Order: sequence, then structure tokens, then C-alpha cells
Amino acid sequence: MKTNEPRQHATDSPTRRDEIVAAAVPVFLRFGYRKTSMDAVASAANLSRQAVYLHFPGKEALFAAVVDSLCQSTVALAHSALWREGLTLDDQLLAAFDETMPDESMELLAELLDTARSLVPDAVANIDALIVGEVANRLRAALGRRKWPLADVTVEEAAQVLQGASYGIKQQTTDRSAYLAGMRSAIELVLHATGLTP
Amino acid sequence: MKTNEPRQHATDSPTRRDEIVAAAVPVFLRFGYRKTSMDAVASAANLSRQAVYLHFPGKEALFAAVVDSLCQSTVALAHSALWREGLTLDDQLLAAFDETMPDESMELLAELLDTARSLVPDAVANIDALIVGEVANRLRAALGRRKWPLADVTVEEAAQVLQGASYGIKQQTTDRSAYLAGMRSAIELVLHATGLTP
DNA sequence: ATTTGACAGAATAGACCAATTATGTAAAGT
DNA sequence: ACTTTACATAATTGGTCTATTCTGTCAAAT
Repeated sequence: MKTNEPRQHATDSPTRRDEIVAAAVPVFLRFGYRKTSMDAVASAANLSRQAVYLHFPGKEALFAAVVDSLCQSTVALAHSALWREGLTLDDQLLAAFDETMPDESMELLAELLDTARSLVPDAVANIDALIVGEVANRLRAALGRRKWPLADVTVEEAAQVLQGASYGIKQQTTDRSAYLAGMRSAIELVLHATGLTP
Repeated sequence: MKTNEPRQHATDSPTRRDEIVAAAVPVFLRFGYRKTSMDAVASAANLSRQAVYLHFPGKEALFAAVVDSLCQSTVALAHSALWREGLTLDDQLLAAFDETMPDESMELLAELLDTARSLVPDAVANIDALIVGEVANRLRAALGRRKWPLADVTVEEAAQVLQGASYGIKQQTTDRSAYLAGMRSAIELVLHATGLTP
């Protein structure tokens, strides 16, 4: 049985493996999967190319780890925004979607997503669901002990609608302010429909 | 001054020009802009290639007419669904979005949209706005003489949220039934928020 | 009004080859 | 634990060439 010690706390010093992944993330985001070379990742991590191969069997495995890391940090980002202090509920929701949406001006996002889908399908399929879960939790918490007022729409479905609206509005708007305005409308509608605005 | 007689009623017999456009629409939708030849369009219209050039100065002009026609018919489709008899309001809304969304499995849609954007930017920019307007009109009509209950969200913005949600949900779901379920949730939320469901 | 046949020039697709670059493995060194 | 150097193989890129297709225009025919 391998001593497969999982890190107990996030405060543990990061593994070399984690450092490599952390360094690889921006490289993959910037150049896409195909045009990212193991050399580039190694340089970004201040390591030799062979050192990377000591920790990952190949490019695909490295990329899978990168995608996994991205998913985790994205969900963490959403969680952080959803419970950020000093913001009203609608601003928390807005921040959560705003800060977790993929950056604009990424031509390679399609390529990256395609590769991820064919290489680590589970992670990609779940990232959206995880964020929806976070949002649903936040809505439930805001509801407190009150009863959910909608008969035909569950909390999760409401969160899903918000996420869908975020995606769609992102596509249809050009500048960030238009996106924020659209999303604010969507959030207002959902909160109003669920009685979460006084 | 040219006798540029516009057709007075939609009941006029269609021009040969219109016939060509009508025949060209499915061809462009099927093959995209680049891989659609004037020959293919002419064949689809049961005409010679030269006959097409008699009515359109070139491929670009033909395509512009096709895009225009598509926009018009899409808006007409939305309108028809929004006022369809025998359906409840939420079903009308659902049908409107369902029937006007671009068909699935279109790899060429991106190419088509790009070409259209660079060739007839106005039409593409307006089609979404037109549909939103139709939806907003329907919502206003459903409201009757009642007052719009939302202070921070206009009717147009509510319609825009629905449209954005439709786009986003379309992307995130795979099968039609999931899309319909998601859209139904979105519509319920909006109608509930605006007091249009008893 | 539309067709047929014909045409020059532009664009596209396919094939092929050479040069470069990337992947993954290995051995020896610090 | 990592570096350096080296290497075989695969993948990518760039270039050139040819053949084909497409556009847009013309003239003659019905």
C-alpha cells in the first residue's frame, strides 16, 4: 500500500508537483493545449523539462492536473465571492458570476475546453454543477428558515437559470459593464421571484 | 427615378428574387458561406447560374439578402409563437425561444455568423434586439392594465434575461428536453417575479 | 426573362517535401 | 531531487507545385 499521504490542511507547504501545476496554469491559459510545450511549462516552473517528467507521466496527465486545479480554484473563487462580507446578497451573486466567468478575448478557450472535454470529461462536466451548488447553498442560507416560495422551480434550478443567464449574457454583450447590467437584472428577477428582496 | 415598387402586401406573388433567396437560405444554412457556390444556389432555385447574377450583383449581395430574410422570418416565428392560441403564456414564451434558437449540430454557424457580422453587421446586431422586443411586447400585453411591479428591472431587461438564459442554457445542455426544462424554470422565475402567474 | 457555352483570373484543395520543433526515454553527473 | 546532454520518433510548420473549383463577365440564342 502506497503511503499516499493526502495533504491534511491547505496550510501545508505546496508539493513540487503543485508548484509545477501552478506554473503551468497560466501557460496553458495563454497558449492553449497544443501550443504549450513541456519546455515552456518547465521554464515557467524554473525547472528542467525532465524534472516535469519526473512528476507527470506526460503532457496529458499534466494538463489533467491543470484542469483539476482550475476547477477547484474556480469553485473556491465563487465560494469566496458568495460569502464576502460587506456586500449585499445581490452583489455577492454578481461578484460570484463575474469573477468566475472565463476571461474575455480568449480565442484558445474553445480549444482548451475541447481538449479538456476529451481528456478529463468529468471535471469539465462537473465544474458548472459545482458552481450551481455553491449558488444554491447561498440562496438557501439567505432564505433562512423561510419556506421556498416557488412550487415549480427548485433552488438548484433557480441557480442554474442564473448560471445560464450569465453565460448567455456574456456572449451577447461586448463590454463588461453591459454584462454586469444584464446580470444584475437577472439576479434581481430571481431574488424578487423568491422573495429574497424586501 | 426608378419605379422601385415595394410589395404592398405579403400576399403578393413572390418575386423571382425572393424565390432565389428562399432557395438559397437552406443551402447557406447547410454548407456555410464559403462552401456554398453560386452554382449550388442556382440549382436549388432551378435556375442557371447566370440567372442568379441577373438578380444579384454577386455572392455577397445574395448572402446579405439571405441573412435579411432569415432575420425577418425568425422574428416572425417568435411573434407567431408568442401569440399562438391555445397555449398558456409560459408555453408561448417557451415555444418562442425554442423555435427561434438556431438548430443544434451546426458547426458552420460560427462561420456563418462571422461572415454575416462582417458583411451585414446591422442585421445581426438587431435580430436579438427584435426578438427581445417581441417578448417584451408579449409581457406587456399579459400585464394588461396592471402596473409593472419591478422597480429596478424594466420589461425589456426581463426579456433580455430570458433571451440570455435561453442562449446559455442551450450551450450547457446537450439534449432538447434538458434545454426545455431549464428554460421553463427561467420563464417561471420571470413570470413569478412579475406577478404574471396567479 | 432566361439559357447555354465560353472565358480569365482568383481562390482552394491536395500532395509532397524539407526544416523545425516537441515528446518521451535514457544515462551519467552533482 | 534535479540537471545536463543526448537521442529516436512523432507532430507541426512552411514552402512549392498542380489540379480543380469558383467567381464574375460576356456574347449569342430562344
